[in-house]
Amino acid sequence: MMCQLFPYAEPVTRWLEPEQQQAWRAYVRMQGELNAHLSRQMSVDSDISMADFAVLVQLTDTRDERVRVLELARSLHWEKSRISHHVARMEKRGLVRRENCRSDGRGSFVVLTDLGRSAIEAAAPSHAETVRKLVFDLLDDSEVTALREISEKVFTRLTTGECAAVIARCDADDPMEVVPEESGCPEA
Amino acid sequence: MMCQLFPYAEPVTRWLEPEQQQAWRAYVRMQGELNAHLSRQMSVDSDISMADFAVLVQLTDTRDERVRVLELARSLHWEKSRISHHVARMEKRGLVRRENCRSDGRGSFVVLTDLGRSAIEAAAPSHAETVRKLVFDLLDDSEVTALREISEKVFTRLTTGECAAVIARCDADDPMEVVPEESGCPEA
DNA sequence: TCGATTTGGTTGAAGTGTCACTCACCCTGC
DNA sequence: GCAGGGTGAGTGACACTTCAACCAAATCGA
Repeated sequence: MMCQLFPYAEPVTRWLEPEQQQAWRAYVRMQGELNAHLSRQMSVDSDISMADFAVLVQLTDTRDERVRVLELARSLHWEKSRISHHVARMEKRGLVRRENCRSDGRGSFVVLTDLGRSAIEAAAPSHAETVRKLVFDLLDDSEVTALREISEKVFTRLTTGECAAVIARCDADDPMEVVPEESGCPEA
Repeated sequence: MMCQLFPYAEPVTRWLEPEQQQAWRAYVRMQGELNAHLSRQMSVDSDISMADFAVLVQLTDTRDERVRVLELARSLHWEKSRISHHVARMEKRGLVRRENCRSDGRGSFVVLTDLGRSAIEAAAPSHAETVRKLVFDLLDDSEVTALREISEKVFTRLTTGECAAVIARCDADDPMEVVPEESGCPEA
């Protein structure tokens, strides 16, 4: 049975063209393995997870190395409770610390610690190297372009129109109101 | 600030070519949103998760509608403990049941129940529809081909050579033997 | 100005995935 | 036949994600 490796066997793909089937199954498989491999590699090379890394990148990316919690949520496209939990765990490990916001009594900042900085400095190069080795070393220029274009198309589709309504949960906790077609990072 | 939505801001991408940076960030963003959307949609349209769906597809894909646990793990590229936990949960919900294997006292089968069958029959069409709408309706033939080729290249890289060593954990529980003197996917 | 609503953020519980470990059974060489 | 190792599977602890509920500070509206 041909080393059939993944979820999408028949029922689904029946309603896709054969070429689409193949492409979809290849994509799903690849994407799963790639995610798994990157996470694994990250926690082998350094002592942080991909999620930690994402948070740390946002922090180092700001002069001042401090970001408001909700801004973090928005730029990472995470739910605020996820940020909250995750920051709590990272704080426990000393990678970041919280500070409360003087100008807004509700708010608080997430601040990079020295440990956090050295963690990401240790992790970043090998992560980039991994990405190069697993992806870009294999692709020629036209493929890189195609990857970007495909990704952008799909992403735009996801964050536009009705799809955006659901995503908008991230910004507004009241999905009912959102339905029309704004909110949720309307491109341009 | 240009709706900057995702993890890979600067530090990482510094060591990739600018075009590669853009492509990578676009891909990561897209892939995250797409996964999230597909899961969400699946659990809205039907009462199962993507993981449930994957398992059910494997089952319906077999005449007899029963599969050995380890075969399931291998075809889904999941760890066997993940399968074990997940099947336990699905069993609790009545989607599948376990049966032990007569010919091998250690083994056991996962068997599709009627409830499981109707669950996947309900879920599959709208899932396919979603995939079409979010992906393939946006892509022309050459893009579909490119998607497949890129995915296959990367997947092959991931499952070949040293990278495969890590993945092999899935098949062999003894990682020690697999590590000549590097580990961590040393190029070439 | 005061109540209602919104906003920024936390918390707890439940579902999921991973790791390390265990257990039972199979198979081989002696 | 039986000791040793391999293999199929389950388990418990812990990390992570989501959902719903909550709280307190801020803001809006009459």
